[in-house]
Amino acid sequence: MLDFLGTRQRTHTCGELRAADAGTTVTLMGWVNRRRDHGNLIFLDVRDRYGITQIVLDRELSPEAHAKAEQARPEYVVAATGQIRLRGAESVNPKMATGEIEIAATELLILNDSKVPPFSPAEDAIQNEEVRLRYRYLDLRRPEMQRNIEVRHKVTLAVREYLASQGFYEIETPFMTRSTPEGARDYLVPSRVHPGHFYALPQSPQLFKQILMISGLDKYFQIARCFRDEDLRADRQPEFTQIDLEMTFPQQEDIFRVVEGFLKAAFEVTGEKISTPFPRMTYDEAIRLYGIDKPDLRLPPMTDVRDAFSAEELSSLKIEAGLPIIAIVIPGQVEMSNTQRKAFAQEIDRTAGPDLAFLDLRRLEKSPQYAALAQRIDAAAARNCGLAGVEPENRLIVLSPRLGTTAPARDHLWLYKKAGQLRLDLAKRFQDEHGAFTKKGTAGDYKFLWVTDFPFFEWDEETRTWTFAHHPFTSPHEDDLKAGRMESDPEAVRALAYDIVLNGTELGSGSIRIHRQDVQQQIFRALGMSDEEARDRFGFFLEALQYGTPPHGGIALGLDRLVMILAGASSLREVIAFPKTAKAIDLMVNAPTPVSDAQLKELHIRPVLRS
RNA sequence: GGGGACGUAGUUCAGCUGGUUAGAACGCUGCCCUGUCACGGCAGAGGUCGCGGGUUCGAGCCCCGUCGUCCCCGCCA
Repeated sequence: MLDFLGTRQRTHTCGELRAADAGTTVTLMGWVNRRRDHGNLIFLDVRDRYGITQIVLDRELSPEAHAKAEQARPEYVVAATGQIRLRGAESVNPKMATGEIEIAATELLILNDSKVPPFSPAEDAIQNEEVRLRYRYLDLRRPEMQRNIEVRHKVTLAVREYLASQGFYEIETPFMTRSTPEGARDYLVPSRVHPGHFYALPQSPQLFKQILMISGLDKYFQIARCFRDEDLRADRQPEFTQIDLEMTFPQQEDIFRVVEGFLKAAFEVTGEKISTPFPRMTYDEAIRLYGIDKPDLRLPPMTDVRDAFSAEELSSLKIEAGLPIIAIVIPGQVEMSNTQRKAFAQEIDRTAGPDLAFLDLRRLEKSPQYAALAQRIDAAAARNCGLAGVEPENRLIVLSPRLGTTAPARDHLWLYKKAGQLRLDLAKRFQDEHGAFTKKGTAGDYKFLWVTDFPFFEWDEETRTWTFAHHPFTSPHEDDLKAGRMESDPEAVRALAYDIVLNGTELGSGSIRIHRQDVQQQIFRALGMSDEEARDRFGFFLEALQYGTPPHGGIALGLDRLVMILAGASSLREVIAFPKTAKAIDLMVNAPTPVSDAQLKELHIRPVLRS
């Protein structure tokens, strides 16, 4: 038999009462976290968003309330009224924030009952994500998830407040729009009124925010939902949220300052410290030192130790001369056993192919012929890493190009990227040993980095053409334009594009945009796009460019990824209230679904199902 | 599109070389218990071994297919 609430009101939350409140009569409401039945004495832990408070039901104090508690079960919703009582010295629970007190209930109402839940919100997360997602409301009751949602809320709020204080307007842009050229697949929305026509959900508000700059709104931001119909990963959802901003007349550094400002605010509000400004690094440096365009600075860079080798050593070790020999430093006690070293050498063969070899430094050290070389490698690596000296506990992994190596590996970029991948694999495998990924509660936990000067063009092997590396509204370096490199040397053209990287995760990406119609046309032509084609795809935007477009630029940061890192989570699903599975399915509402023929007919759609 | 891991009670898992009636813990139900806080004690219920097919005297276990969840590559800022 359920009770009616009547006019009762919650006086306090389940997380706020302390010893100083003893003696007050209060009413708490919440979910039964656990029940401990001692017969004539029953303890109920009642939970809400704010915490857990112990309610005591004593048959002597109130037989009615005690009888109610006998019926109560986990996840029942109850209202308890009674006096706050100090617990005896032996029964204080130091593990609970409210552990010094308890409520001696004189009234207990069961406001609602609950089926036996498939898993208990009182316990840690269960393994089975399918069940967690299907019963998301139960999963979200878990304190850990409530904390993640809280972090997300606080970060969003801090970003809003900071950007507003800097003069940014929050402006909404349409969800139902036309395809913008971000390069991903669109989610489409059929039009009922226009048979055969479709809206597209925005992959980002890119062109709208540029038009807002053309509109003279000067500084724009939005916590914007974006949609991309691509395959998912732990850090990729089909709909995700970006902190999107754009400003008029900026230098690159102006944008960096704004981002550093709101990130500092966002981290502060969640109790974390970071130091600004963030270091900057060009794309070329990042590739050379880390073999990737999103370096994780928590571990030392790779170093080229080829100078440590003599010509004789190169030839006797069957190493191709004139190519980088890359040393990867893994700090800490990460000595590999013989078995591990062999397995690792095999792994390199498998992942990098026959062009890269694993140079076993331990074996070199022991061989009379190469002991001196091993020491020189150590020294060179230490020097290049800026380490004080050769630290015996730092293990070096040395990768060398094999003699007679094939064409792709002669490209330094290829070598750097392979080595960078191995560096990350090793970092992950030995994370317990080096401990660099463990949070220490200092500003060093969060290694931010600006990566600048991305190449403007990217070679597309498939189509054998140059394609844009960012998006086609990114401005090239003015110097490269002046020097006429667009035509003469496309590979050397740098984009005024930049990424912000946090602990090896790409957090965001932005650029200074093209504001001149003639430059924009030049870019389209360089990409092999006819004027007609350009007008067809971006006509409205090209037209807008002709009406006094100011220089402008901006950036977009992945809010979900940011919160994921702040929450220490390993998947976006932990920081999104209602996420989708790897197959883009919502297991709670069961979406997507087929729709009725009538609905399809109205939308002028006939599905073509593959058999 | 490709590769990998997993799928046994509500949950987490065990299940030998293919062999009788598929087990444990937690949870759940009933009874007992006035100081617990992962309460405790006694008793009990609970299984389409993801699904379909095959091999076999016999399949949770082997084979083929399929579905689902997760991770990675491709793809995607």
